[in-house]
Amino acid sequence: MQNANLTMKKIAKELGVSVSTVSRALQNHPRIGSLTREKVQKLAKELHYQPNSRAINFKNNKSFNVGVVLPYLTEQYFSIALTGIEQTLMSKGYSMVVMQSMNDYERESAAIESLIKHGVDGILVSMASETYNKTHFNNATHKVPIVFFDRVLKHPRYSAVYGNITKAAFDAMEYLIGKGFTEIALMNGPNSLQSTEERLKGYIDGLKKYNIPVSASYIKNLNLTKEDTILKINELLDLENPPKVVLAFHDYIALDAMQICKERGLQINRDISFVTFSNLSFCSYLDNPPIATVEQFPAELGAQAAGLLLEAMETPDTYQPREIVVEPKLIIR
Amino acid sequence: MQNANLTMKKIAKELGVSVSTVSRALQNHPRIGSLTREKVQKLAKELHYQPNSRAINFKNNKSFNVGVVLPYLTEQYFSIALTGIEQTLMSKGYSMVVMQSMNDYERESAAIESLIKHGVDGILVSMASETYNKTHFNNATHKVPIVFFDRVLKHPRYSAVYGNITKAAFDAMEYLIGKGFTEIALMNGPNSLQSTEERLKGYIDGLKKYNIPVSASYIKNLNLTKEDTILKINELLDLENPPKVVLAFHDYIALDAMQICKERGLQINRDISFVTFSNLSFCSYLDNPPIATVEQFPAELGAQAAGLLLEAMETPDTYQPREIVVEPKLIIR
DNA sequence: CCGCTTTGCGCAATCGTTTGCACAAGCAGG
DNA sequence: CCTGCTTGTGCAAACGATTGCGCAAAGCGG
Repeated sequence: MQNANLTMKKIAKELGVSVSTVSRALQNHPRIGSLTREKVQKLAKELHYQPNSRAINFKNNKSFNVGVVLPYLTEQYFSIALTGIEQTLMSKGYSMVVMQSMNDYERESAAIESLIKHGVDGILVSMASETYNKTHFNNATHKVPIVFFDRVLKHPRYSAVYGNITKAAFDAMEYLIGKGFTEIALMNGPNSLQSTEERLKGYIDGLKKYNIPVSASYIKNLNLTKEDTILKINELLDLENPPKVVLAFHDYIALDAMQICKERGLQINRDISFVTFSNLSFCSYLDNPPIATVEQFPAELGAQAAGLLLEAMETPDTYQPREIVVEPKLIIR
Repeated sequence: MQNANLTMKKIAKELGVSVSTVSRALQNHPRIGSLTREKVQKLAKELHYQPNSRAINFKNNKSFNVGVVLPYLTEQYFSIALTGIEQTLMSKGYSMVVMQSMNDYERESAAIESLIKHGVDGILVSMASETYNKTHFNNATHKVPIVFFDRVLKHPRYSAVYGNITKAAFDAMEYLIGKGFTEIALMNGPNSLQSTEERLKGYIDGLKKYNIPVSASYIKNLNLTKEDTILKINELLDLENPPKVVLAFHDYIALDAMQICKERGLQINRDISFVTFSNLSFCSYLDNPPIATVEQFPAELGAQAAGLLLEAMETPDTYQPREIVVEPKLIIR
């Protein structure tokens, strides 16, 4: 701890000049004589002077920290998004403070409050699936700008970056129907997520286009717990006319569902197939992976959201909340 | 932004009292009259007063932020560790600022410098595999305490939390040899990681105990890139006497290696089997998973490291750097 | 009624840095 | 020689909250 509390004051005293002279000398202020400037910079370097960031944060009322609240770090989808966020923020000198909501409203709300207490300059949020109440966002947005990504809240007050899920679902349906499938089930997300509705729309649009009747028993909303996934896939398999393909909310759902199918003696990609949203890397290691998957480019979503937030933080007067839509891509295996 | 810059000064002016009275009233200081106290607290609540955290950080020279530097967020192993860290830190009111080193020395070094500039109170590090130079740690530790976890630097100056890899490797060997295997290869990590040496020791100890000769051609050090993994597994399979089991540095290595084995017509768990370190959740979805895996409890490692760091930050005068060893557990599938 | 303690509150310094302004010295032009 | 400009430096306020100290009023015992 050789220089734990080295301040300008000490440098000033050492050199017999004032603190303001030291400050200006270090900033190469033109009004400081070159002799003094050199002297100050030399000593500062020798003593490894580093400005006290907390004092500067205080003075500028800015911390160069951004909060990120997302459901689970352990879901690769979100850690990829974080990587995109980190990269964009880093290039502008910002860091990210990360918190997990675990899909829980209380935790999400507490996280946002805590971030504001910690003095972040802005917040990126991918909403918890159990968030039906939005007051915590409204309270927070009085203090710092908020930008949503992936699991967004669509509202003119907020910026949001998300994938075109309706189109992605529709594309997937066209592909499946084109391959001759008609018994297609949808294992969708919870109603609290915007994307659930959009996915349903794409699914129905696809069926309608090819005059395939929509069967309510093929459409399941899940709450993203493993238990519920097991319950719903069993319901589907118990139908008189079980589906031949399942369009799944994401890979994790599909994996658990596939497990049940196997336990019930079905062979994946012969008796039943899956199409998923999210394209996780480890699916490529499966012997029988989903036949297709929607790549949603989470890193891109994160990066774009971080870009909007940067704009909102750096030019708050001119910033207008807006939405960015990233086009997903159907990947066929 | 109704109350973006509401300070004690405004409350004081509004009520015709001094700022110090407001400050004390909000802290329930006994010397403030109950009438004044009520008045101040009521108004503060009405106006949604929140203390300016940057001012408090500055005054206390403390930010309640902790930096975490790790190789990849997208490796589930590390995101689980982060979850353990988050939980421990959260309970004491700290948040974590996360940065990825991508196993690169330059990035790691820059991350640590950036964290210090951002004013974190302490740093948790899981070292990059390409870090051979330690000067960035030495520089940083003059400013804030550093605690290593999982990929640690063993040195009396630093605290470290890590798994007993030697024993874990030895246990795995005993299990394999007990099952009748003798042709056991080791796909180890890079030399820069402490655990590589320890894993090798456990491997050799196991062979020696059962008088199985150590074959240098069965021992490979990897640099953790996919290309290198492919190269090394091919070298192993090309041997006159290819191994029947591979002890792999972690699941990601094993997955890539298994892929190559399959491409070469081998059937996993019949012609060749794998034992891995790290026990990632998705391996349970594989049709032919590794026959055993070493659970290293990354959340526990992270939590313990965070605990040490908390101690180092909160009682710096009495804190002595030390090491904590977490016992891994062999899980047999 | 005096001297003491208690109660209630404000003043001012402090943390480290930045910055508008003032001031003095030097110098050039008229 | 005076005016006005440039150059180099320091003073002091500011950011928001905390806190030691001081002061005045009130209360109380003798």
